[in-house]
Amino acid sequence: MSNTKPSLPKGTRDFGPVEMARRNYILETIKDTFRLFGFEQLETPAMENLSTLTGKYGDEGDQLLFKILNSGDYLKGVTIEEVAQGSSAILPKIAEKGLRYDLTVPFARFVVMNRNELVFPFKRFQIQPVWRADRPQRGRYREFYQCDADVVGTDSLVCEAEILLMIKRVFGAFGLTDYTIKINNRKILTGLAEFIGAPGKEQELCVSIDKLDKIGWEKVKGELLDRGFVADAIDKLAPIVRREEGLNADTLGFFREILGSSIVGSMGVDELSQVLDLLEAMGGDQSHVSFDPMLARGLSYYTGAIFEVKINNVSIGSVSGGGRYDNLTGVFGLPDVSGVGFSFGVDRIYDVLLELGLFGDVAAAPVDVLITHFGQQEMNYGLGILSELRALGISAEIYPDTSKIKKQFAYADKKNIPYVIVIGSEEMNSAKVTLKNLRSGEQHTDNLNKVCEVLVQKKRSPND
RNA sequence: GUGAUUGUAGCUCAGCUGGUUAGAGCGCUGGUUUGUGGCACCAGAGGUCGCCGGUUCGAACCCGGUCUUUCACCCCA
Repeated sequence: MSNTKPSLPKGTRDFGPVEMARRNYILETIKDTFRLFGFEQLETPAMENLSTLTGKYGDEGDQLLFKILNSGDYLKGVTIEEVAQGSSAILPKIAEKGLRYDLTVPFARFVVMNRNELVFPFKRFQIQPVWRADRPQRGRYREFYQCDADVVGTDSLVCEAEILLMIKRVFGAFGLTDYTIKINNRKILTGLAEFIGAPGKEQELCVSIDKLDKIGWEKVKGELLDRGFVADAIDKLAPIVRREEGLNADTLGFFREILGSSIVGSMGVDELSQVLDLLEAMGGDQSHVSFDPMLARGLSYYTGAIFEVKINNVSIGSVSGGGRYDNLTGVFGLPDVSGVGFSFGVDRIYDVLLELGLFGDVAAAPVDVLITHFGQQEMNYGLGILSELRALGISAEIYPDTSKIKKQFAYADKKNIPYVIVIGSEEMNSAKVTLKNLRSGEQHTDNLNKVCEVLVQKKRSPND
């Protein structure tokens, strides 16, 4: 028998019972909100055909795809000459499948394959792991969960407003109060490029501006120069960048003015102000929502609204983000499907809630009550009680071995079980059971019905 | 992919310029208590010092490789 030390592949992790309870709490809260807003859940396979995945994420993305070796004799049909040409020559022959890299491409594939069955606008959410052969760092893994929601097949700005409402509902449910939903519109950035006299260069502008938070204005300036922006353009940009954050309405007014001559830019300002109006019409207010004209986000395919959520005073980057895009499914031959989507960063939300101590009692007690006993006969007696408790909806377990009562109590204590029932000969003879509250140390001996009542009552209002 | 960094008991970490049998706290097991957990006290178990190779009379310590961890860049969730 070999005795190798067990280990995990690089960049992967286990989720133990406590972590799972907390993750489920996060995911249930999010799912609950998605469903409330009419989104339906979708799952797609962990693996896709490599042809579906390659070419969708750029050259670097292709490098980061996990490829799956073909089953069977995967070298069959590979010649010595091909091997000599290097790995890229034989790759398509030995690997036809790969692990999904994100949820968007599989979703696009799904929409195209089911275009005739789906009812548009289609609102779907999807929560599944994705894999990237990246070099892991803290908060960056090779296997991690994405949690996406998208609406495809409509241009309505109601979708944008609903996304804001969902974000507010979810973060409110977590007890987060100090966070900011930054919102901008890609068209405003396009208009901005026109305004500074560099039309059509918004792509480069965005990539640099996106780093403003991280590296500061001076370095961004240098990068813009490197990217071929002239000094005059940068001078025009400077006052806009340095503009103090103000009320959304004021910032909008400012941009409406300077982008007045740009058709696209004005469109962006209009869209954004409509989204904010819709938000209020739908019963939300603009608290936590902040128009940030410098928000760019790296992804190049956004065409309308873009958002990003940051928890303030926590050393963790954005916890949610998204935006509107055109032509989600174009690469699969179905043009003109536009949509808007966003995603919650589950791992980061986990870290934030942990850091702020907002998990509370989540995962505190796996069961309500443990039945302890002094021997085989008492244990058998306890089995009947066990099923009665469960029938009442009280989660219960019985200590499955006959061992010292002390050990059984220690087990309950370690698992944070709030109550134990003790069954000994005294209880059996008098047809009663003893219930002990391990938190307070109180204990009473009573008939089973009475004890059940106490437990049911406790379950209904845990804080009494 | 580039440049750094980490690895010693289940966990967090000590371990002097290379020198006998590698330590602590927490945790674990047992006891003080054969009808009661947490607290206290007592005792005990547990380590091929990440792995492979090299230098040396001698390596946890020095050198090379490898894996792993963390960090910056790139990119991203």
